[in-house]
Amino acid sequence: MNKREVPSLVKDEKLVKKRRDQMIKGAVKLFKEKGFHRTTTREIAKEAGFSIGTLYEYIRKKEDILYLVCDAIYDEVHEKLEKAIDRDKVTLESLEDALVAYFHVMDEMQDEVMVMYQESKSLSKEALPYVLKKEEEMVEIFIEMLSQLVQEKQLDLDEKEIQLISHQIVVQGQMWSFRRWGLKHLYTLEEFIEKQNRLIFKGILPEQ
Amino acid sequence: MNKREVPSLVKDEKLVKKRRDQMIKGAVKLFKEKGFHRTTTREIAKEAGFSIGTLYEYIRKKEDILYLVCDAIYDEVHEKLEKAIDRDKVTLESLEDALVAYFHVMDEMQDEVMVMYQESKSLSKEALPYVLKKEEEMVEIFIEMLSQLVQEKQLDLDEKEIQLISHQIVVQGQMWSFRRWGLKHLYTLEEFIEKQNRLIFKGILPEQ
Amino acid sequence: MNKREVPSLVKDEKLVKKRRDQMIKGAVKLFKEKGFHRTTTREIAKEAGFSIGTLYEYIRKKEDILYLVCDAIYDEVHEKLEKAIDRDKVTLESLEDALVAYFHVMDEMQDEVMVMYQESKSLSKEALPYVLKKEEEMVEIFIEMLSQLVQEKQLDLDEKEIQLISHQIVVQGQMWSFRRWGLKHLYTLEEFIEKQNRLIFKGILPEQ
Amino acid sequence: MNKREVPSLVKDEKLVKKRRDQMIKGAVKLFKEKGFHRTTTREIAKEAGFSIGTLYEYIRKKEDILYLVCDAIYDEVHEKLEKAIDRDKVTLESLEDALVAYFHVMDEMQDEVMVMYQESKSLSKEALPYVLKKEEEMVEIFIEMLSQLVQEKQLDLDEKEIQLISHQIVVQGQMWSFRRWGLKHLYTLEEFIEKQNRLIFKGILPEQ
DNA sequence: AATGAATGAGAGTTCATTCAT
DNA sequence: CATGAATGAACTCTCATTCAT
Repeated sequence: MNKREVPSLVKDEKLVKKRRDQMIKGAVKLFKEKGFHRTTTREIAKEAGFSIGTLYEYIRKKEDILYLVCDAIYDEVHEKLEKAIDRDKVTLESLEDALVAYFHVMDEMQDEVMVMYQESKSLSKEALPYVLKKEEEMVEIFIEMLSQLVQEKQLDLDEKEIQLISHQIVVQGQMWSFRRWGLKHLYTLEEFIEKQNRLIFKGILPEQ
Repeated sequence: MNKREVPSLVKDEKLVKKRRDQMIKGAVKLFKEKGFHRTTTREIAKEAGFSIGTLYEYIRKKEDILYLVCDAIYDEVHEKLEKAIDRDKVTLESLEDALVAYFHVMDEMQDEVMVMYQESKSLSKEALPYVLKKEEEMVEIFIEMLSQLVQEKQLDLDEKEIQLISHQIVVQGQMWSFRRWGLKHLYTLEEFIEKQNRLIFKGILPEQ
Repeated sequence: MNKREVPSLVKDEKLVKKRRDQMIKGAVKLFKEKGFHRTTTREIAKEAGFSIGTLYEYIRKKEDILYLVCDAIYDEVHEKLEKAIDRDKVTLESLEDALVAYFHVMDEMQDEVMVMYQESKSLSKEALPYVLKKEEEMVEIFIEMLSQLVQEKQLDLDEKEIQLISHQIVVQGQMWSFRRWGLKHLYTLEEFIEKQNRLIFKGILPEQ
Repeated sequence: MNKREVPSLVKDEKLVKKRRDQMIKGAVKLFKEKGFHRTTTREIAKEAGFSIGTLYEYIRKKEDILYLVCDAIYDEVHEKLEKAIDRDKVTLESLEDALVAYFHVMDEMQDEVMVMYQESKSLSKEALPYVLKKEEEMVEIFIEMLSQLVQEKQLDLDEKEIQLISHQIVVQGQMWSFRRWGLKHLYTLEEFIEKQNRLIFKGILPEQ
């Protein structure tokens, strides 16, 4: 369930990866501008640098592109996040590092994040769960960190609180993406991060 | 800028309102199920109980329907919220009441909220600002309340903090809509509200 | 099972009949010339005298046109045949009349018959049985006549013989359509009929 | 006119024959299942065991495959028939043998026969005559046999009758192929042959 | 001689919008 | 005011054919 293979007529896996990367890049750009439904497969092919025929050598249906895009975005977010944090030794400081890293990633990938949020519901009943799964894994990262901190008595939260807060963290990162119009003129990214972190820690640290 | 008139060929304003209400009701139902793009104007007309020809007596383009829908949703949320709170005499208690009211509205209108979030970017460059304006007004409600509380020295927050927190409140309400899959099995609405309120107050109350 | 309704978006049944007749007429002409697969829906619409959009108001899929064509052809053959014969009072003479009528119909509708024979296998699994049923009904007409004659002791054939001969009659009529290249330069229709009838009667009359 | 060369880029004739045989075998199988138009060149190549590129080394256009298939089928029918009969010494008995052989061949090659009948009209104006010629040759076999028998006064038929009956024989063999649905549940092949032969002989033998 | 990735014309189908009734 | 038949631009997807390797 962790991956859903999108079949390709082309056998050479290297090439498949290359072409799909071109495709995804072009698609993200177009989806950002006009959304999934307003973007035509021909435009995607053109933006990717090949013909419509070639496009369909690498996917079966237009929806596959959306799936690949969502998949790629999450993978990238995931990867960047994992790189930034050390899951083995969790401290309050490393939690803060993780938050900083997460907010930075969300800033860098603003457009991609918006695309996913606005278009994922266009995925079919079959593909959607795979994308939601990815999203869940993101929440999971924070759940794990918080759980460890609780175990080590650095925080005092029950299971349900951990989950709620983790969701909240993830959502607050997304907020930076889809509320730029309301936030960007007030805060720089750095200020926003600092403020958010302070609020989050206020929420979780035991009141003394 | 507060309203954008959608022109109608029909002059009788009462009738226009009636037909548009039918239309909006049908459209929301369909948009919930299949999204804006997958819903056809024919389907909307049918669901509304009149013919496609009649539909086009009351709007110019399909997008007008989306605008009317978004407009109606915000109006309803707004109205319910205003009804629940007393903006004249703000206390920490009435802030809490407002939060409770807000979360309840977001719960009742889950589907509508999702529709707006996922489809509003399908609005044209001209219509979008009007919808964003509505959204801003929602944030405004909380900004005002918080500002008053600050003025009355019940809270100690600067202007930017007020805005950030107001955005956060609004987003957290929306979170209940578009994260049901992750939250509903953990919390009842009441528990969720209680938890959220505690966290919000923790965030804003001065540490003693 | 006797009819398979092809759904139409247009409600007015008279209009549906009229438009479909135009459509069928155009389609038969084109199918004759280039076959079902080589004929485009656009060509059919044009030949029928309306736009591609209108075409699709009266059918759901291209295949529906083929079904309507096959259906119409059989109906016409059937009708002409029923008109020519009196099923109540069967004599050897009226059997001969029926044969003459049948061969005439097959001559008049040569092209249509060819279309059906060469294209019916393009029908879907669902539609094909309905067309085969029609064909069977044609065979049935002769089975009934022969059966009556046997009952009245005018002929001496068992059940299986009756069926085989009926099939043979039907096939021989079709032969005139799809073997014109080999037969037309030898026989006029009248000669062909006369010869065929003589052969058929030789085959079924008891040897004296 | 007896053969129409389909040009090949490959010079080695042995190889050409081998590859085309593979191709024909695969194509017949696929055409049986889904018809000429629904079968793609890719599928044919795959079924034949080589790549699409290789396929086009041995033909110029998809239609060539259909021509080769029709050609091959007739060749096979022809060959089997010639093997079964002795054209030099024709008697009423050997005519019967020929009929038996012919019906057997038609039974063995049912699917192939259907393919030819339903797809040959997809051949181009240039290729069709070559295929019809083959068909004519089949009729010719019976014309020759009957003519000899007439010459030897074993039968009394004029030229036109001979031709009609020959056509009829050929058609009746085909009938066994494309009317299985109506005949197979009534007759075994052996019964069918016996019945048909009796009818044919009744038709041609002088009434005593 | 064999491969298979690339191509793009062209097919079927949909659907927002119009307009005569 | 209401209707719904008519329109055709535009979309997704297919597949015969080519050609560099």
